[in-house]
Amino acid sequence: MIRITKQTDYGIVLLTHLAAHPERTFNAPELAAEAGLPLPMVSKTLKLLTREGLLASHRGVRGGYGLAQPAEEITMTQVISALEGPIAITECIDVSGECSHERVCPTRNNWQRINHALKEALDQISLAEMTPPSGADLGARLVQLGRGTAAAPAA
Amino acid sequence: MIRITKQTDYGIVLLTHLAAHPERTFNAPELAAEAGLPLPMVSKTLKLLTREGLLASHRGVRGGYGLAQPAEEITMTQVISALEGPIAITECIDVSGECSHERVCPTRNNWQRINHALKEALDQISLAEMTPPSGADLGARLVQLGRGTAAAPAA
DNA sequence: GGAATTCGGACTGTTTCAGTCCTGTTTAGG
DNA sequence: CCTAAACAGGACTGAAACAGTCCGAATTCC
Repeated sequence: MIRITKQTDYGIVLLTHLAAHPERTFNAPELAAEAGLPLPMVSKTLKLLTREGLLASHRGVRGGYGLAQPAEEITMTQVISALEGPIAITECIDVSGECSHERVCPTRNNWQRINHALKEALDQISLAEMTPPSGADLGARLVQLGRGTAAAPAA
Repeated sequence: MIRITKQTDYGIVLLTHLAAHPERTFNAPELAAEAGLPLPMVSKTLKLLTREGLLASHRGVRGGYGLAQPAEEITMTQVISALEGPIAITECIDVSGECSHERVCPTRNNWQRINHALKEALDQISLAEMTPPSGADLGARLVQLGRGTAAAPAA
């Protein structure tokens, strides 16, 4: 399993929540409560997303967070690379021209192919597409994802 | 960075090495020496690949390892899933029908899209394509990959 | 029967990740 | 101007996963 970190997962949940209510902003405690996530983690994640330019923050008494752009214009590539770093499965890729074996290394070119395909796929999905119609509660979904539990009470 | 484990990387190096010399077999110490990797890790990785059916092992005095199929018929999907588990970036995918929010969860469908694209890409690359023309020394490449070092002695 | 080799699993140190907490800075409002 | 609410940045800790090691048993060739 090639897995993303939990913080990335949190980030996606938070972003979709914000995308579902574009008319208003949320502060960290509100988001934590509504998504059912630990506040410190939410706070941390929001800060990161802000630094990466995906969220606009407003300080002070009535401060909070909102999307920096319309959800339709935010791609999953942006989201994942903000939270996880550059989209690449291997490391021998991003630094171009470093690998002196390049000529005899078809491996490298093929990794690029793989990474490219992944990036393509992520590019074509916007945050808006990941967002439920509103109304629907996202917090519950998170439980499903919890580290391979799959312990759905199969009542 | 969505990264694969080091063992997976080792595995790919070992497999390409075997693919480059289809006429013979190698035992663990030989492979470790020629790839410049720690023997216990090589041994561990070879065992795993054998259990997963990618390698054929032969015990006893003149034992060793060889590819279980021609390199052209081994896809990167097989390799990665043998070493890393099922090809999927998220967990809410592989267990089908578990997620009760499926109807209101476009997120799920889009993750499937992403995972599928990745699998597609891996399916279309065979081990043979990843393998240098032979002769070329693969061991050196590994050093390049070492945990983001990129410390190529640019002399 | 002995030596070489794979097989299976237990074990340990290190790194990364998840989560917490604290201190400072900014802003609204009285 | 002063206070309270909120974000910003970073240090810190415990837990989990990973990388790597080692040993005893089973198998096979000579």
